[in-house]
Amino acid sequence: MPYDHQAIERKWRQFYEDNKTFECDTRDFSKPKYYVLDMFPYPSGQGLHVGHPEGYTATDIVARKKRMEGYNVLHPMGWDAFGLPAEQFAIKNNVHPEEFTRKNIAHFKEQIKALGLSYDWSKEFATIDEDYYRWTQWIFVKMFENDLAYVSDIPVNYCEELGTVLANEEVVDGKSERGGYPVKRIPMRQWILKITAYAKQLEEGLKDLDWPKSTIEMQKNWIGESHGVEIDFAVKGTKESFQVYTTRVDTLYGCTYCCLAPEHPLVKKLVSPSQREAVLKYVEEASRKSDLARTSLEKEKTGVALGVTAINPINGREIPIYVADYVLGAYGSGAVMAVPAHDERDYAFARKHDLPIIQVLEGDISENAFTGDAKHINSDLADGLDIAGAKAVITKKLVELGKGREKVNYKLRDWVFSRQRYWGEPIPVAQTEDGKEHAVPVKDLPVVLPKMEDYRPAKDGKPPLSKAPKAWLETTYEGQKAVRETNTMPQWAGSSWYFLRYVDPHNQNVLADKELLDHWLPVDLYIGGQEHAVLHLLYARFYTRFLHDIGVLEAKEPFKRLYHQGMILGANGEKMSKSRGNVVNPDDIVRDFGADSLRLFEMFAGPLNESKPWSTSGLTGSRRFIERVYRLVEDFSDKFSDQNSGELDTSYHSLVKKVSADFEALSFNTAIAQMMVFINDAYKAKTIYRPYLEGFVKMFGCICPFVGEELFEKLTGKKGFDYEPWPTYDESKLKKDEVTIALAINGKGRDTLTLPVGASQEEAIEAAKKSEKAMKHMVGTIRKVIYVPGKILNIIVS
RNA sequence: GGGCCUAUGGCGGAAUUGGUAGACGCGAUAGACUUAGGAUCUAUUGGGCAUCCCCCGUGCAGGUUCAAGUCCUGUUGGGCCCACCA
Repeated sequence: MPYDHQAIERKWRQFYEDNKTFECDTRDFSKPKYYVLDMFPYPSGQGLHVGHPEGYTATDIVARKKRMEGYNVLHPMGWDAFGLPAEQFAIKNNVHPEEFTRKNIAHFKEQIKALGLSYDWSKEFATIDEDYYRWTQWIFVKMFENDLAYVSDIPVNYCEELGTVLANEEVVDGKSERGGYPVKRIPMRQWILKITAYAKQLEEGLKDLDWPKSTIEMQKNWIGESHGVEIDFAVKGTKESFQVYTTRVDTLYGCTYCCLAPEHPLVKKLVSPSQREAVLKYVEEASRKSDLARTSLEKEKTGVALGVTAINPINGREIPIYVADYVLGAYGSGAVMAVPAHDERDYAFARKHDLPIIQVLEGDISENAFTGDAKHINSDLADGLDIAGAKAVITKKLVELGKGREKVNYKLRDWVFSRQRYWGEPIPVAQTEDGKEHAVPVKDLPVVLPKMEDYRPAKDGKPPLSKAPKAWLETTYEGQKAVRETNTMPQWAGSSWYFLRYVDPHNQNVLADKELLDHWLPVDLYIGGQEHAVLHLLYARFYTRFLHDIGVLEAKEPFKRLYHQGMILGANGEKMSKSRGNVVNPDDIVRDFGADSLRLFEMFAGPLNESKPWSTSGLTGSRRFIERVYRLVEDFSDKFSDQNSGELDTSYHSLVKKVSADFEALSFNTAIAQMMVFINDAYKAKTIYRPYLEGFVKMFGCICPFVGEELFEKLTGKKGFDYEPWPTYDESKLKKDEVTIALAINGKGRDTLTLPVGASQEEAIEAAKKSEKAMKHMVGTIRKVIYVPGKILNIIVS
C-alpha cells in the first residue's frame, strides 16, 4: 500500500484519543519526573501560524523520548486567552470577546491535535476560566497583603479624542499612532506591583539558569544593576540638601554643576523668584512630553538654571543647580552631579550653557568628553590614581564626612499592573467610602468579570467596568458599603504562573497542591519565542519567587532550562505577513503533505534556535524521506532478518548514539541527517536486522509520530511505541579495528591512512611512506612529526 | 551610542570543539526503468585547471600554531534587544 498520510493520521489520532495515551498521573512519583512545556499560545483569530509547530514539535520530540526512557512526563497545553486583540476584534465586529475567544480556542485545539503532538489534554485550561483566574486574583490578594501591590497616581498617555489611555508604543511624537490625535501625559490612578523589591534576587537568580546567553543578558540589562555612590549636596543658604547617584565618584572634583530631573520634588521648592516662571514653564513642557518623545527627539540638551547654588561636599566648591530633562526622574535619585570633562551628556550641556569644564583625568577633552581610564589630576587626594584607585579614596573620604555612601541601583521600575480595559481579570479590590482599598476576601474569589453589552472604554478615560451593572459595582467590605475596582489586570497576569497550575489543574482549594508543585517544579525544559526574553520570563520569575516566599512552593525559579525556537520566515527570507504575501497556512500543508512532513521539514531545515526560510522543495524532500522509510518497511520485508549479519552494526549503533545525544541537545537537524544516512545504508544492505529497523522507527517516530506508529505496528504487530524502551547502543560495536586518519605533509592534508587502532607513530610513518600521493611532497629531511592517534599524522620536512 | 548573536557551495545547512571543509537535504547534470515521468533507482556535483594530478577556497585584513571555519586583534555587512540609566 502506498503511503497515505490522511488515512494514517486519522487512524492514530483516534488511537491517541481512545487510549488517552499521553495522560500523565502527576501523583505517580515512582518514576523520575520530566516537565516539558511550551509557551502557551494566545488563540488569535488567524489560527495557527507555521511558526507554532516548530517549538511544539521540538518539545514533543523530547517528551516522547523521555517517556521511552522511563520518565513520568508532564507535557500540557493551555490558552493565554485574555488580552487586547480579542477585545479590539470584538468591538469592531460586535461580538463578545469571550465568544470570540472560545471559538478561537476550539480552532487552535483542532489544529494542534492535527499535528500529532503528545499533549496531556486532561490538564488543559484557559486563563479566562473562572476556575483559573480565581487563583490569578488570589495571588494578587496575597501580594496586596504583603505590601507588594499599591495604588499610585502616575502619568499615563491619555488621548481625549479616543477617550482612552494608550501604551507608550501607541504614542508617536506626542500623537496617537492611530488618528494622529494629541496625547497628554496626565496622572491617573494605577495599580502597581513592587517588582523592584525582587530586583536583587532576580538578578542573582540568573546565574543558576540553563538559559540562552542572550536572554540572560537581556534580563540583566533590564534589571540594570549598577554599583555606585550616593552623595549629599547641600543647597547654599538653606537647610535643604539633595542626593545624587553616580558610578563615577572618582570624577567628583570635576563636578561643575548639578542637574535635577523636572519631576524632582525640590525643583519647585528651591527655585529662585527670578527663575520661577522659566523653570515652571520648562517643567510643564517636559511633563507633557511622553517618555518616547522625550528620548526620540534629537539629543539636544535643554535645561534652565534654578538660580541657586549647591556645595560640592568634597571641596566646598559652589556650583549652580539646573533643571534638565536629560536627567531621568525615575532612575537613581533623579539628580546628577555633572562632570562635563568626563561625561558626554554633561559635556554637551555645559558647552551649550557655557558652563565651566574642569578636567580631572589626563586625556583630550578639546572635542569631546574623555571617558576612558587615566591618571587623575586636579583631584587633591586622588591625583595620580586610576579610576579604581580614585573611586576608593574618594568614597572613603565621603563616608568619613558622612556625605556619601555606596549604593546599588536598578533600572528596573515597578510594574504598572492595571489596564483600563474590559477583557482581563478584574483586580480583586473594593474601596470603602473612607477611600481605603481592601482586598476581596479569599473566600469571595473569584471576582467574576461581568457580562456586558457595552465594554468599550468610557469616554472620560475610566475603565469599561465603570459602566458595569450596579449590582456588580456595589459591594460591601466587612459590613461597610464599598465599590469594586474597575481596572483589570494585564495579559501578563495569567501567563505569570500558569506553569504551576498544570500540575494540579482542577484543585478547588489551593492554586496547586504543594506536594505536587514541589515534585514537578521547576519546569525541566521550556521552549518559546525570544520575544518573551524579558517581560514574560521576568514576570514569571517574580511570581515564582513571591509564591516561594509565602510558602506556596519550594522552587525559586520556574524554568530550569530555556530555549528559543527561531522564526519560520517566508520563502523570500522575510518575516511572514499578509502584506508581503508570503504566509503559509499549516492547514494546507497538513492536508496536502501531512503533519509528519511538516514536522520533519521544520526540524530538518536548520538549528532550532535560528530563523529559517520556508521552502516548498525542502518540504517535498521531507515528504520524500518519509516515503523512502515507508517503502523500506512496506516493500523490502524479504530483506528483514532476525539474525544479525552485522552488516548494519556500525551504522545503527552510531545512529542511536547520535540521535540520543542530539535530541538531548535539541539538535534535531543533525539527528535527522544521521537517520537519512542509516536509511541509505539500509537500502544498500543485503539483509536488515529487524530489531535495528524497530529501533530506528521509534526514534524516527518522535519526529514523525503518525507514520512512526504505523510502521511500528507493521514491524511488530504492537500498537503504540510511546512507552517502548528507548533504543540503546553498544559502544563496542562502534569501535572499529581500523581507523582512517589524515596524513599531512607540512600541515597540508595529502592523503588518508588506514591504520589499526592504537597504531604507534612508527607504524603510522611506515604506512605513510607507502602513500605515493604524500611522498611526492616529502622533499627534504624530516624535521618534525606530529602524530595524534586516530586523527592525524603531520610530517614536517624541509 | 551600548549589549548580544551571526557570516561556510547555486540554496538550507554539517564539521567529533584546533586535526582531510562542505555530512545530510534541496537544486542541477548524465544514465537506467517506463507508453510517459514532475515517481523510483544509479552516478557526478565548491571554484580553477594541464580533470582523479595540482592550485585556490569558510565576509575582509592581520596574528598565534606543526595544523585555524574553529583561538586572538582589528574591520565590514546582516539580525535582535536596550537606548540620555549618570
